Amino acid sequence: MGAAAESSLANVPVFRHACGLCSLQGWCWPPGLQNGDLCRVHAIIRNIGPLPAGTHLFRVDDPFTALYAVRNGCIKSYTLDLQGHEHVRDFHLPGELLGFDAVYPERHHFNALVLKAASLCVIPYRDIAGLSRQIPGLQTRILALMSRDFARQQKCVEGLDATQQFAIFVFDVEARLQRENDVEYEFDLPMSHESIANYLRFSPETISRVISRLQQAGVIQVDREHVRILDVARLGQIADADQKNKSAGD
Amino acid sequence: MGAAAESSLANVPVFRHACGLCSLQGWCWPPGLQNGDLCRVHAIIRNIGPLPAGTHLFRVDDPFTALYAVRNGCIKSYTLDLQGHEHVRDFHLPGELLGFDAVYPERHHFNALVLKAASLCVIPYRDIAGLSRQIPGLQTRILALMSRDFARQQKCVEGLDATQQFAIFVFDVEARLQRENDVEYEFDLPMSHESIANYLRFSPETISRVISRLQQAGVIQVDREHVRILDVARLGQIADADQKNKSAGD
DNA sequence: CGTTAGTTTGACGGCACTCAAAAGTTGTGG
DNA sequence: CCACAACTTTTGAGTGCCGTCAAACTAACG
Repeated sequence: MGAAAESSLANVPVFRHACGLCSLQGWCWPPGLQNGDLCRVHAIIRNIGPLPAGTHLFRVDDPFTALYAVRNGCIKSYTLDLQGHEHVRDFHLPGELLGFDAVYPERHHFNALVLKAASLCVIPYRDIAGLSRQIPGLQTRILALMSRDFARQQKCVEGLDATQQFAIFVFDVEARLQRENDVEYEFDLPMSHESIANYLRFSPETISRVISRLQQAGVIQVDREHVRILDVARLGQIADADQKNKSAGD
Repeated sequence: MGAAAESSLANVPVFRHACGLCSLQGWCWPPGLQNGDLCRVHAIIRNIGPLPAGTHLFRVDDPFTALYAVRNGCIKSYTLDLQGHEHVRDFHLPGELLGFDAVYPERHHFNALVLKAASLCVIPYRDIAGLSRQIPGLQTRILALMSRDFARQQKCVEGLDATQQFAIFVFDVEARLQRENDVEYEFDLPMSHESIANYLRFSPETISRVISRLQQAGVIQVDREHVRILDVARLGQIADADQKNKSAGD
């Protein structure tokens, strides 16, 4: 993942608009691959975008054809229940993959909507699956990515109160956006309060109240979508609340 | 246990204590495989048990070595949070697999405890991964199983009230236990109320209240672990209630 | 027969939801 | 540039579900 690795790859024409020059190179597909193999991987990857906000990448029950890697922007994956309520499954930020859920039974289980104009790499599934039978290590890598995606969804935050969940959410997004933000603890939330509410399973009003309270307490500062964490330590305490209550406090 | 398909396989010695005689044959590993390939799969599978209730199959951070298929009994996968509260991730019933979460980074993310004496097939991961590079279709099958396991965890029931979630849970377990129960809508819950509570993220008291209410209403009948669904239609209404459907009309 | 663990039932309180309305923001057209 | 509409966010009041605490009860085990 050093400059040396990238410059050596830059010589290969096919990389120009693919992973070789992509900021995600080494993240999506690790440097463990041989140069020739990397070429073969890149050869099947298509580049699309920027897609404007409001575009649907795919919808529920669409046939599964590819995995997507977000280069920039933000994608929201969600479903609608029978009452029409939106359930946000995840937000996909630059450097992240989506689509693994649909490997079986080859249909998408959720909708993918562009929240913020996004460019993506499209990785045709049949092609990459075929390649993985030929390139040692690629199969393991795919399984690993899938398993990691799996594990992300497992994160247990249910049962915690709204303030705590929001604090965890803010830290999570902040960390995931660090790749494209120079100032630490300061970033733009690419999604609306309503989407956050649907993600954390609270009402928009509750999210609003939480933000108000944290702002009054001087923990964070919010101006429209722009967020600044003023008191990192305090927000950290709130996010980790359950741990300290038992062991340290009493 | 006796069936035509099984007797034909019984001629092959290697199947004696492996998938060939297993009631799950064709479920874990589909019949799409050639006989020779099936032999190779069976050759790497070990059979253990019965393990008594209270045995840990593995614990958090144990190195990942194998997938497990439940032949009979019941396994509970769970984690303990920092306050020592148990979070049940899933119950694994006969015919189901566990272990996929640990593919990356090759450590188990949860504990697996035997709730009801269980026999299992142990599928060493390195071996099956190696085989999948040689046997066409096996890799796809593994990905499909993993993705399906993935999708199971995605089931959105959060936000629904305790009664509705419990109704859904009862139907789910009933359907999954049908393989080993002759009487429809009548089965033994292999887990305690406390475990159910930790799975559905409610308190044991709430589960108890829900059961009492459903019993008084004549919807189900519970005697210790034995459950009988008396009014399937009514319980179905409760499970599918699109929220506002209270006891209306009848 | 006594102990222990799991279950049931009641009382009380808190957090988040709903309903409702006001305030702020964005986009469009005059 | 302003005015208006449509939308999002904020704030308030009231309600309900579930968690906690506590005690009575039941089954299992020695």
